[in-house]
Amino acid sequence: MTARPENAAIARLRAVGLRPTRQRVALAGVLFRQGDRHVSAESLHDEVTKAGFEVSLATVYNTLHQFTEAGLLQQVVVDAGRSYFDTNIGDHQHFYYADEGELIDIPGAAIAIAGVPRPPKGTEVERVDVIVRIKRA
Amino acid sequence: MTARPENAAIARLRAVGLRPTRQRVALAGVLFRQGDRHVSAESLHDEVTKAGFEVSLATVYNTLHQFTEAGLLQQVVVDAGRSYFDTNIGDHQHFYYADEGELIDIPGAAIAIAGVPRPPKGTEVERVDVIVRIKRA
DNA sequence: TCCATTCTTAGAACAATTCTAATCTATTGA
DNA sequence: TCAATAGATTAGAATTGTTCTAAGAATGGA
Repeated sequence: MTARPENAAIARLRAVGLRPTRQRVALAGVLFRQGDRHVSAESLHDEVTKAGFEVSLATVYNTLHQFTEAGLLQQVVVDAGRSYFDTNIGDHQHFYYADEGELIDIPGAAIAIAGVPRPPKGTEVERVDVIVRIKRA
Repeated sequence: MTARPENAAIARLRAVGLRPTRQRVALAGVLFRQGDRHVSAESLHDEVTKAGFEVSLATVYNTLHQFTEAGLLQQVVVDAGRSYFDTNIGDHQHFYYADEGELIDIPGAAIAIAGVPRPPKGTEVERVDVIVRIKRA
C-alpha cells in the first residue's frame, strides 16, 4: 500500500481539531505538499480548481482563516487590500517586492530586532512583523 | 494681523508644488495642526466635514495620495483592507493595537534592526517596516 | 481680465472579502 | 450500519474600501 498524500493532510487537520472534509483535505494537500508557500485566496482557489477539485471561493476564504486560527498558516499583511497566507509558521520575516507582488522569506535567524519598547499598559506584544520593501534597483 | 492657521498649510503646499486649493488647505489644516496623527481616508473625511468644510471622499483619497507622493505623509499598512496615513514622516515604527484599530508611534531611535540580508539581484531596499502587534494582556 | 490647466465632484464601477440561507456531509451513538 | 445532528459548503448577494469617469469649477499666469 503506497502512502497516499491525503493521509498527511488528514492527520494534520485532525491534529488541530478540524474535520477533514473533502475541501479541507484538498486545500491542505495543495498547500502543504511542497515547501514553504505564499498564497492569496484567489491564487489558491485557481490552483486547487486546476488540480481538479471543486471548492468555492467562499470556502477557500473560510478555510484559510480556519487554518490560520489553528496555527497551520500565518497571515502576512503587505498591501492594503490584499491578503497573503504563508505556510511557513516559524519565526521569520519577508522581503516584499511590490513591483511583482512577490513575497520572499527571510529566515528568522537573519534579522535581529533590538530595543522594542514596553507596550502600553494593559497590552502585550503578540508578534513583531518586519517587511523589507524592495524595488527594482 | 493675527497669524491665520491656513497660512502654514498654504506654505507647506506651495513648498512641495501643490496648488493650495480650498480643499487641500482644509485637509492640510486638519492634518497638520496638531502633533503626529494617524488617519484613514474615512476618518479624515469625517473630521474635515465636521469642521465645516465640504470635501468629497474622492478628494480625500486623491489628496492623501498626493500628500504621500509629495512626502508630507507616509502610508502605513497594518491591516488588509484598510489604509492609514501618518503625518510623522520621520524614521519610526509602530505598535498596532488591532483590538482598537489603533496605531501608536515608536520613535525611530528606539528599535534597531540588524542583519537584513542583501536583497535579491536587481533590487534594492526601499524601506523597512516594523509593526509590533499588541493585544490585550 | 481671460485662458489653459488642474482640481473637485457625485456617482458608478471595481476588487477583495464576508455574509446568508439553503443544502450537504462527517461524525456519533444506537 | 443507519439515522440524527452538528458542522461545513455553496452560490450568489451584500458589504467594504478604494478608484475611476466625465463634467463642471477654481487656480495661477499672461
